[in-house]
Order: sequence, then C-alpha cells, then structure tokens
Amino acid sequence: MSGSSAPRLKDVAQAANVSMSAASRILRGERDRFGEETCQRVLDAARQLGWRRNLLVNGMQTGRTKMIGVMIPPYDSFWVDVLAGIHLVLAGADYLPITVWVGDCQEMPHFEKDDDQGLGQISRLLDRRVDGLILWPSFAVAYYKHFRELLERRVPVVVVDHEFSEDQIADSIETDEQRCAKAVAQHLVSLGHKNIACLSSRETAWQAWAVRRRESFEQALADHPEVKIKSWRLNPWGTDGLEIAEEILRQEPRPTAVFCVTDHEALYIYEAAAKLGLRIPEDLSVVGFADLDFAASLRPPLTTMRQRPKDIGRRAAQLILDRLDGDFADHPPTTIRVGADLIVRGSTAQQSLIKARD
Amino acid sequence: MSGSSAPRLKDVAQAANVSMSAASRILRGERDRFGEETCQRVLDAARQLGWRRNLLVNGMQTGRTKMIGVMIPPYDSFWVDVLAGIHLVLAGADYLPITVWVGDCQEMPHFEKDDDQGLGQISRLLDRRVDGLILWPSFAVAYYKHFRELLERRVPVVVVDHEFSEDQIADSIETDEQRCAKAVAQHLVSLGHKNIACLSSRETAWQAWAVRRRESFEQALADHPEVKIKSWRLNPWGTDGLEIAEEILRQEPRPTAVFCVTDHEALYIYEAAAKLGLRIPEDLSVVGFADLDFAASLRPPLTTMRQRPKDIGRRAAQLILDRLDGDFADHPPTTIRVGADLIVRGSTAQQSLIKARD
DNA sequence: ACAGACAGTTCAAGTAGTTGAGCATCCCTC
DNA sequence: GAGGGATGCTCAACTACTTGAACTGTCTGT
Repeated sequence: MSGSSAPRLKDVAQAANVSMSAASRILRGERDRFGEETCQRVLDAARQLGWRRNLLVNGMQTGRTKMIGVMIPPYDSFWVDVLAGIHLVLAGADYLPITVWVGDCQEMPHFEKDDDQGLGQISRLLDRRVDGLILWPSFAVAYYKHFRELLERRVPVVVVDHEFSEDQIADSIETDEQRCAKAVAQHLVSLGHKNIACLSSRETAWQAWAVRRRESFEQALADHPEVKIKSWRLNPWGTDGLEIAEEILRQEPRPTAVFCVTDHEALYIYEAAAKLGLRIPEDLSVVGFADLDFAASLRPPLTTMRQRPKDIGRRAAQLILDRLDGDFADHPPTTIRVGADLIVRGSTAQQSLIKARD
Repeated sequence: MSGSSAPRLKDVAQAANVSMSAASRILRGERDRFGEETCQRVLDAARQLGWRRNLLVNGMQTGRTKMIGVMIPPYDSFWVDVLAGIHLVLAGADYLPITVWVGDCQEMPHFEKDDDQGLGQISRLLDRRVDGLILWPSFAVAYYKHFRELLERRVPVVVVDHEFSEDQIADSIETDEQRCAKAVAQHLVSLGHKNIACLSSRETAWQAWAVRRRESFEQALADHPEVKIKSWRLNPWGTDGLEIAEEILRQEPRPTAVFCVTDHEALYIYEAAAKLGLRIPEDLSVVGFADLDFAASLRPPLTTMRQRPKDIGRRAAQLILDRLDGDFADHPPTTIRVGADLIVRGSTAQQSLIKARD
C-alpha cells in the first residue's frame, strides 16, 4: 500500500501488453479498429488496476476542463435551489460546478471583509481553467476588473437573478420583476387595499435588485391612482428592520397592506405587528417575496411571490453549455426572464374585513 | 479578439526575450537568481499579456490539484455554515473546495433518485484528481465502494458531522452527542420536568445520527430515575410529523417537555401545540437541536442546542490539509468531537409554572 | 507472383509548463 | 594567466496522455 499511487495508462498498457496509444484508443471507445481479444485484455487490465481517466490531461489538451465556476452569495433556500438547478443540468452533461463565495458585502457573515477576495476567488477559478462562469451581479466589481480577460479567454459568463447592468455584456437570467410587481399589486388592489406600504431592503449598490423590485411595485401601482403607496427602506447596515417596521405601522392613517421586497423583511413586519397588537391578516395584509423556507411555517403563513430558483439555475447552466458547444457561441448576449408565482396564504385578506371590525 | 485565447508562458518568454525556464522561474518567485532588469521584463510581459499560472499543469506535474471534493447534503443553514468553515480554511491555503450533492436519500428533494449517482459524483471528483475528500456519512455506500481505491490513491478522507462507522477507517469530525444530550437533560431536569418525550426524526440507515441523538438523550436521562422518558419517531418517509406530534401531546399524562432531535421536528410540536390549544412554554417546554436559521424567529423563540458548524467545517478542512502536508500523514484515523451550546430561549420554562396555573 | 486493401499497431509530436543540471561570462585572487 | 566562485541564464527530460500519420503483416484478387 505504500508505493502505490494512481495507476497510469502506461501501467495498463504494459499489463495488457500493448502500446500506450492502443490502450488510449481502446479505453476511449475507439474499439472497432482493434481485435476483440485485445480490447478485452486492455479493459480488464484497466479495471483490475483501477485506472481512471485523468481530466487534468484532457483539460490541458483540449482546453476544456468540464468545470464551471459559480459565484453566488452564501445561501438561503433560494440560492440552494438555484444551485440545485445548476448541478442538475451540469451533472447531466458530465460537467462539474465549482462554487465559491465572496464576502465583500455585509450580508455575508461568513467571511471577513476583504475587497480583494472577489478577485482572489475568480482567480482561483481561472487558474484552474474553468470553461465558464455563472455569477451573481453583486460580484460586479470582481467581474468588471476581469471582464477584458474573460472576453479574451472566451470564457462565457452568465449572470443570474438580476440584471447585471444596462450595457448588456453578458447573458443574464432574471426573475421578471415587472410581472411580479403587477401580480402583487393586482392581488392587493383586488382585495380592496387603498393604502399600501412597501418595505425595501437595504438599497446598497450591490443590492440593486431591491431598488428594482421596489420601483417596479411603485410603477405597477401607478396604474391605480386611487391607491396610496409609500415606500421605506432599511439603513445601509440592515440593522433597523424592526424600527422601520414599527414606524410603518404607526403611520396615520395606518397602511392596510405591506409589500416586502423579501420574506426577510416580512419577518420584521410580523414582529412589529405582534408588538403593536395588530392581527395579520385582519388588521394588516403582508406580502413577501421569494417564498423562503420559513414562509409557509410563519403564523399566519405568508403570502409571497415564489420565484423559480431551480429553473433559474437550470437555464443558467444550459445557457453556458449552449455557448460552449458552439451552437450558440456567437449570438449576442441574451436576457431570459423567468416567471414567478403568487402564493396566496393566510397573511393577506379583503380590506372589507378590516372595515367590518372597525 | 477572435484569434486570442489564453496566453502561454512561451508567449511571455518570447515577449521578454528569455527562455521559458527563466520565465517560469521568475514568475514562480525564484527571482534572486536573475538580473533585476530581466525580472522586470518578464513580469511586465506577463502582466501585459494577462498570463496566469495554469494549475492543470501543476496538477499533472506534482499530483496536487489544490482541490478538495466535498460531498454533503443539499443545505439547510447548518450545512451552509459547515461549508463556510471549509471554504474559509481552504481558501486561506489557496485550495478550492468542489462541492457536489447526491440525491440517493429521500431527504433531498433536488435530485431524482438514482443509486449510482453517488458513485458518479465521486468519480467526477476523482477524475479531476481532487487531493482529498470531505464527506457526509450518508454517502457511506458510495464511499465504501470506492474505499480501496481511495486508500490506494492515498486520498485523505474526512467524514463530517456524524461518526461514520464502528471501524475507524477515516478521520471524523462530529458533534459531541453525549455532552449535548447531557446538557439538554440537565436543563430540563433542573426546570423540574419529570415526564419528558423525545421526538426523533426518521431513523433510516442513512440517518444514524438521529438514532444516536435519541439514544444519547435516553442514556443521559437514565441518570435521573425519577424522570419518565418516552421516545417517538417519524415514519420512514418523514410524512407523519404532525400526527406524531399530536399523538405525543395527547398522552395521559401529557409530557411537560419534548426534546426534538432537530429544529425541524420542533416545528411539528409547535404546530400540534397550537392546534390543541397548548401554550409554549407555559403548558409545554420544547427543545430543538441545531439552531437552524428559523429557530430564533419562532414564537416563542426555540430553546435549542446550537452546534458549531463553522467550526466543524474549519476543522475538517484543516485536518485534510494536515494529512496532505505530511506532518500528519501517517497518523491513524482520528475522531474530533466538537462541542455545542445550549441556547436557552423562550420555549422552555420551569415546570412549577405549569403547576401554578393548573 | 505481386499489387492493393485492410486490420492492427506504433511513432512521434503535440498540450503547458517545471526543474535538476549545466554552461558561459565576468570579476577577483594568487 | 590559471583557478575559483558568483552571476545569469538555458537545455533537456519529465508530467500523463492524445492523435494524425505511418508502418507491418496478412489476406485477397488477378
């Protein structure tokens, strides 16, 4: 057991008494050029010695490592599902995703702040010659700095979940915010709400999606001039969720419904409502966004927009593969907008209910 | 932009007008053997051309790819933290973890059932010549089938979170179940509880930890003969959580405290309690395990054993690195037991409270 | 008997570097 | 003017395998 290490093709060839080239060809399936008995000998020898292909060598020779770098934030259940979609598609094509995290935004508690970290991580991926990159737009900085290089190396990039920037330089898969906003607005308006609040997250530069989500919602309500809408947001550190939530619920007149750009913010509203003795949904309707794993087990269960993260992941992976296989290699960058579903649960109700109790 | 691809060392050498070997040495930091002006020329050329080291080649030559395979279940917040610890340590050593999922147990909704999948995934890792493997014991099957091979290839394996098997064949990092069980038992007993239930999870073969957790708890209570303990478990599909929870709470006499082997099971108890009109903690104390992300936001917040997942991940990664660096290479397999902390929140209370109200 | 065809196999040059050993200068010493 | 030792750089072999081209031997057809 001491001298042994990974068996080489040379060993297999020797054991089968053929040349390395013959062994190589037979093991790669080019079998019809050889005698049946020879093939068997080689195959047996390979099995016996436990030989396996060395994708490092393949990578060197073909320039394809069959690895895709994935840079996304430390996961909540949304990102786990995105990853699941990515894994599923890539594994099917015998590709392997390599996932890295970057900690240069405060939402990520797992890493010490380090501005060069994004660069370091992307370097670690490129040094290993990944064939493509799937990334979350918050890594814009790291991405921009490497952009020229990625382009020159012809490494396809797909951005997931939220539009990357105005100038379409990479493919992008995102949730269709406008349709979502319309669906939420429609739902609340049809329930008779006329005074609605919107609670956004922190709206830091790397949380542009929060801005877009809030603005989409405001726009969607602009079609209903009879409805009053006021928006709020967390401070840049995201530390004042509960206070803001209370502030919203202390307004005169009090909003009868709150749309939160994320289920996380909805938690603050729940907490503030409990504190102020407001009942959900009798006194207050609440809508979240994302349908994170805890949304259904809140009391009452949270009405929320369920995105399709697995779908997003799947399409991102597929898009990368398409770009790599050349069919799609030279198309201009595309944006795919994925739908979402309004899951109506117990946290929203007719506004008339409130009137009846008043 | 069309003909360009990754720049080669040859290009850099040519641009700097030196031999490849000189360029190689200078770029790897062996600078004192060369003239300062030459070094500058090479460095400048490399920067200009955007050259970066090719770890595939390094991997071929040294047999070290600086990649560690990680096989863990689709993540809840516990596993996310484990991963965080792993990433942190490995990134510090310029290693990259490659995480794969396997779907051959039902807890994993993300993949279709496929018994060979574990094998396929482990193959995908070995084909890329990962230097080591961190894995979750549920992958025992895949692991056992590859065990001889891993041994012969001298790929170090570390098993995380729960003991792998009786015969110590790999390093193992686990939560110290016995100490945890003692802490929970101590907490409940000191609150005056005399009739305690334990709600285990499914106890399928690949959830051996549930068995161990339950048994440790039963043993811990054996030191308190005045306390009655009865255990329950979910069915093998995990579908009857709510029913079992109700059954527990309908016992005569009703247990005054329930220990759940996971926060997930505690959710069922909460739900059943709400359904039966029981108040937590006044009528019923509940203790969970893991301190998953939702535990603190339940109402009342859940008392639970907080494991140290980040620590577990960190130590697993460190152990792999130690084995690779040779210092530790020839030690027999070790087990590291990581502590955990009882987080007392609002779901547990003095049993006397209950008496006072009865 | 000899060309042509074909199966079965080998040669050698790639892939992108790394590295131990060695060589050419130049300066200084004796 | 030879010897010694830095200094600064290059040669060539090596990593593990792939692949286009070529070569050998046997069989067939004429």
